[in-house]
Amino acid sequence: MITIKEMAEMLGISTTTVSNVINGKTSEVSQKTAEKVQKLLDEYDYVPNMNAKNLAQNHSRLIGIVLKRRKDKYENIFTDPFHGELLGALESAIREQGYYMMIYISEDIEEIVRNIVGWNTEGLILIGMLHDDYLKIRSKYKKPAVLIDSYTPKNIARYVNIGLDDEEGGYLMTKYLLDCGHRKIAFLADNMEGVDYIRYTGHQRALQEYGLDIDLDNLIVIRPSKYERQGSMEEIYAVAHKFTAFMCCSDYYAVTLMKYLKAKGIRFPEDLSITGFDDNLYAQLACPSLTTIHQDIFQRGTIAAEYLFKMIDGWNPKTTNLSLPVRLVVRDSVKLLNPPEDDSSDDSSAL
Amino acid sequence: MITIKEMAEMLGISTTTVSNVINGKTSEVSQKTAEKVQKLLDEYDYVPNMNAKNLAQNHSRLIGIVLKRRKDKYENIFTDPFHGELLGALESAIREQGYYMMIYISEDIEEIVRNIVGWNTEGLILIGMLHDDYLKIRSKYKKPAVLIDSYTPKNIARYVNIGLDDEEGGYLMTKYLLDCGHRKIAFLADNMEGVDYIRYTGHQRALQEYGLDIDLDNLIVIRPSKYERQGSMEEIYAVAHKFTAFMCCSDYYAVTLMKYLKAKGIRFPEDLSITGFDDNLYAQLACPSLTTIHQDIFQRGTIAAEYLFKMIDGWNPKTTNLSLPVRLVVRDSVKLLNPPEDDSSDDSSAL
DNA sequence: TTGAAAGCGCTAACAC
DNA sequence: GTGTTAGCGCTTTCAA
Repeated sequence: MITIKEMAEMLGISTTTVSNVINGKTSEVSQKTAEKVQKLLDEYDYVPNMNAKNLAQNHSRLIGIVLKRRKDKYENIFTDPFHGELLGALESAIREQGYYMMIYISEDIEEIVRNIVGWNTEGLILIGMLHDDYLKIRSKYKKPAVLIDSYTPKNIARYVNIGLDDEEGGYLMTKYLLDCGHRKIAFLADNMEGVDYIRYTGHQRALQEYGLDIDLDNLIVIRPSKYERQGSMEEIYAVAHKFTAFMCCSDYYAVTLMKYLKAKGIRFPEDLSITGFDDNLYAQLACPSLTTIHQDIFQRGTIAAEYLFKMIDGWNPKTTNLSLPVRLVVRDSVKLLNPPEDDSSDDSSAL
Repeated sequence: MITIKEMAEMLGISTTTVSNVINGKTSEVSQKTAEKVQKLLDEYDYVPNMNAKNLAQNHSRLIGIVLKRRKDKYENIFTDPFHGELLGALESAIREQGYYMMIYISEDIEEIVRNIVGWNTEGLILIGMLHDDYLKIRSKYKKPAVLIDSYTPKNIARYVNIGLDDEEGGYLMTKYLLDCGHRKIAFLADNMEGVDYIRYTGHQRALQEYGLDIDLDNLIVIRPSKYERQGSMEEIYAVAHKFTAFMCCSDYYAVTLMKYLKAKGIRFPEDLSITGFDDNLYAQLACPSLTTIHQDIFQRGTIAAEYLFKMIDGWNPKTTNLSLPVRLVVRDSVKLLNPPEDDSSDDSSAL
């Protein structure tokens, strides 16, 4: 690794001059010296030392992606295609801007914060963050940050959230199930704080529109760690006979659950209808293919990055809570119990 | 962000002392000063500046994951569950060691090399790398590196590859198809340089064992970019009637292809048998569920990280080419054409 | 157009 | 035990 200083010495010129031609400040340096320097640069494959550069300029060109590992959740968070797709979108957007991506995952939010500020991270994308964690990060980290899939119910901090119309998603799906004649619908969530809760409010709205009561027994909260998932599944199996439809908060859960219950002898959709949320490849591949709510994840990542870079450029947005559109995708996992009451406006079609 | 210098001034002591207590060198500093310093540390939430630290110590605590984006391949590489799972395994192994993970993706290997050396990356995990690219990296980067899924046919450079017994995988699957009575088997790969080629040699071995000729028309190379995939699929559809079985080099391709061909009216496995490779969640969810070759991806990531950290610790391995075991997983995507010739030893069972 | 010099925040050799 | 000092590789004022 050759350094600026070494090259300056070889050429008998100053480091300033070398630095100037490296950084393309052509007006500061004569044609002739520029060429001499450029020649050395090429010859020795000079690569600037990022640490030195960052230290001198007090920046880092680092964008942090923070994912809080919930110990009750994924053992491997990248396994979920939602995160995979999102990451891909973010990665390319970040690299396009000449920035670098660093991923921070931990159960311990303090550790995450330490790493973020230690690396002098210039911007943050916070995924699936709960309100308290957001505040913790915000109290130590003042640079731009964009949320994805985070609900911050209290109106304390300024924030930008690239969200989804989750309420509408919950509503659309519930309405569809009701239209299909289902009345005993279980709602399966994996927490009641984040997006799942909002989807649940949409669920409630549809029920109310139908003049139906909200029965809390119909709300099933999955405990999704590998070990506990098994336990959850057994519990769910035990009550499955009480319902005609399972409405799940993600394709992943729907598909996993379906696999488990199939092995127990339950047939889909003959014995039980099931729906997902996200519309990823799983939904298309499952048997039966899954009726679900579609969202465009790649777009979300792209938009989040766009906002972040505008903020890094100095733009100061007011609190914004984007609700990207969702749509119902009807496939084969819901059984028609009664003809729909009305000729409902579901013109959605299988992808 | 408070600095060591500032704290030293506040306490009227030297930066060395502060640095010593930060780094737990308790023997170098008196109980009393240590406490004073610790108090300030806590009070101001001191976090060391990584760039400064790295510069001073000439290290980085960075492990680079390099993925060469092939412009003819994935538009979003993380979408493939293989990469997702691998990344998850690597991430946790890396963080456990107190290192940080940086992902380098590009079509341009020169750019990747620049970033790697610019960040002073201390170790590399190279995924699915071709031989030439490996040499290019190696010519500029001398620190530890571990390959995953890379075949370096020429015996030039020392290397460590955490591979799979791909030959055996190709063999097992082909033998199984032959045992099931298939004679017109298409082999679908997406390149003929890396692991797919080795799998193909296993395929050939099985054919030879059966005294069958190798017909190059049976080798179909998929061009997998989004746009071209469609084209490839049409071509494949056009020749599908010539075969009784499609042997694919990944579950992903198998499942995608199956979806396309189903839409064209082909029934699986009645009209056409199909097999995968990897045994990820797709294989289990597909309809029919996929007969495939199982590999343990998480284990691979863990082992790769283990090797890398041992090398960083100074261990100097000789060239090693691990072949992690594979096994056949029989599910429902292969039709039995004739009774097997012998009572073959497939005691593999659906997962 | 060029260069000297200070500084980014931290570490480490060495002297006290 | 503690402090002085130089230095990691680069940028950046400011003066020449």
